Amino acid sequence: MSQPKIRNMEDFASVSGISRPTLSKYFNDPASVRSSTRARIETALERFDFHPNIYAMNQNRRLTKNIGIVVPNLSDPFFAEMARNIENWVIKAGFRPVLLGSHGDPEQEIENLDNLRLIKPAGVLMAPLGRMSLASRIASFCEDVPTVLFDSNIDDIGEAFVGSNNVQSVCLIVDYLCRTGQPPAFFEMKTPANPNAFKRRNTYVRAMEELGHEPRLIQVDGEGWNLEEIGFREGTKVLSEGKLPTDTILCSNDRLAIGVLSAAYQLGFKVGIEGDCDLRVAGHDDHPFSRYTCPTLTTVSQDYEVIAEKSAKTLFELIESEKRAEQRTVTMLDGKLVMRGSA
Amino acid sequence: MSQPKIRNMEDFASVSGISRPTLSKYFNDPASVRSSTRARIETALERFDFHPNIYAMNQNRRLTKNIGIVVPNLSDPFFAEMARNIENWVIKAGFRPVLLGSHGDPEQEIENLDNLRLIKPAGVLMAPLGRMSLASRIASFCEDVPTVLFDSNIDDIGEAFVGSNNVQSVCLIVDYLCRTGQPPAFFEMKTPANPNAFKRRNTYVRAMEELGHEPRLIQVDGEGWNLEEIGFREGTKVLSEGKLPTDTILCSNDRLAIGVLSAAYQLGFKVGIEGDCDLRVAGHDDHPFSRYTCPTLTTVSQDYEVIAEKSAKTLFELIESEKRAEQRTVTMLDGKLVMRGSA
DNA sequence: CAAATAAATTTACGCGCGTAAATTTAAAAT
DNA sequence: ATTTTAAATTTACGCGCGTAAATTTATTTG
Repeated sequence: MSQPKIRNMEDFASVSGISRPTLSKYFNDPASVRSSTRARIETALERFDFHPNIYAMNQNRRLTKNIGIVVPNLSDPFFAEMARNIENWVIKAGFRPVLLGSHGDPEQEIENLDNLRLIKPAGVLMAPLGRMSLASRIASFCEDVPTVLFDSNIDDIGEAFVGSNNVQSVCLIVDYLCRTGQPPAFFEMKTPANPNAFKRRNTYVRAMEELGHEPRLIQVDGEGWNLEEIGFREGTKVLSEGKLPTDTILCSNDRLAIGVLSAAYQLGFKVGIEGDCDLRVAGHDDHPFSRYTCPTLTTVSQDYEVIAEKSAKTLFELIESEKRAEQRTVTMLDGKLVMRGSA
Repeated sequence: MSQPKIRNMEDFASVSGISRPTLSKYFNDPASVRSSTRARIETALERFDFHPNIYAMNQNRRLTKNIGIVVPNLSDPFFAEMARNIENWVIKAGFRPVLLGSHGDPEQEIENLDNLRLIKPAGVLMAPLGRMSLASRIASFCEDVPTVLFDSNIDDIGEAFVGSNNVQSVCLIVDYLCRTGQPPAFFEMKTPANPNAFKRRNTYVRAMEELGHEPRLIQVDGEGWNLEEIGFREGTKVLSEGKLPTDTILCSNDRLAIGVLSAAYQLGFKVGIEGDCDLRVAGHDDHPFSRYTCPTLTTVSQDYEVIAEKSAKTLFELIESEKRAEQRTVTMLDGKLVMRGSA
């Protein structure tokens, strides 16, 4: 009997002796009420443990403290990790993260944005699918909601972009591989689903030409996001055919490389940099698992902690300024060479 | 001018010439209106592309078509995959999946349930954190919302449980390992964060005793969910100390095994089943990455496709029956031995 | 202490939709 | 064509909260 059921803010208003509008102000921003009132509210809060209904809040406030996070694919550990990092920054800044994955599907990506609209987010952090994205629809979303893109850029969309500098990072690893052994062939999917792929390919070609080597593209079949499987299956083909023009393979991303490494292992290739090795394999991204492959995977890091932090903070500044960016900023973070065992 | 902005169902009612209550019925269940009316609505829908605000729907309907999916950790590929599978079943059944990860945090787990309450889900599919879970609070949630647990069981909580039969699966692999080589030591965390760990340990001990072998537990330090790192670090210690009482290690789960395999590789152990190998490593779960380790990881499959399907369908039946299960059903799916290269 | 200022309360309406009851209209059955 | 039945419309209120305007109360200032 001491604890009547508190069903809504009205109920809480009666038991706490504070008027509902004041409570509403408090929940929106505790600092906006007099400290004596705040104390009374917080005392009552301890006794009754009331939480306002966030969806009812969302419905009525012009602007909420929600921040949408949209990634292409939550089953990809890279994006899962990225999302986790961003969520932490969002929480730390006093906002409320709402995480949505697009399952690699452009329609789902738009649906995610449509759903986000309904909760009137203060802003959105989005890693778009890339080329597959329905750019014009994303653009129209960005007109209404401050949006920062990360990981994969789409020209002129969003207030800002934060990602890694693929040109720099691919040059870095191509250069490293050329310096320390045979120039690499580039292993990628013919029709890649993941973003950044074209940029990496083009950069590879240019880098090789500048270094005076002939670029060699290994473009394999395969659809979708099961990249390890594709890397393994097609890697097995390529390696067992034995007509590789070089002993060094640079993969478009770590997930493909993980598959290729597995294929190489099973075919008895000794992968690594020591004298008795017959194959080098490198990746790109510093995927969470790349430090546990056998051998450990040499790669270029996308510093996702920094990308997460930078993109989140860019968005926060935008939100606090309460106006749109007068100019779209593009931040390209340099990748760092992660020298491990495989190349 | 041909397209007035449709802001809500009221607007759509005017342009479509259908009354709002009828529209409301239609959106709840298209089959509940006369087919001629349905046709008129759908024609208008094509012209105006209106979607009702799901959050406003949620707020007012006693019961929605939302189904909550709660997993301990979205960054774990195992749960990410599991969630993806379940989401597909949920969509196929005409419901709307709402996916939430608990970041390994019991408080977050409860918060997720609290948030789910607000959208009045028709049901919830939940993989609890396990021992860390605040069981009584989960129980009280389950009293209000039909909930099916999966992956990790908590006694008497939820309408049903679907998971793998750890007793069967651990016996299976212990038996296999004993038959084909030296009896295994069991590699696990002293204070494991992930569910099922204790059950697996106990089963290992019992299985070994029944086979007449002495159980040997390797209980390593480490906190949290970075299991590969822990497996690698502690595996390195264990292997380099060289006082392993057997040449066979059974890991409590694949993620630890992936770390151990990496450690073994770097220390120059030859892992596998052939004559010249000096170590066998086995895991448990058939983690998405376990087929790409070097060597590929011998493990016991948790058939997550089946767990996903079975738990989803159990929930759907429960929802359609419109009553609570008179008896809690526990479905334990047998694991299958996945013989690969490592043991 | 009164006057000036700041904060809280009261009152009232809105958000986008669900839903119930009474009524009208349309379809099906006789 | 008339009756029966089913479905749509009208009307009205509710969900949990935001928010604005007018008013009252509390605090600060002089």
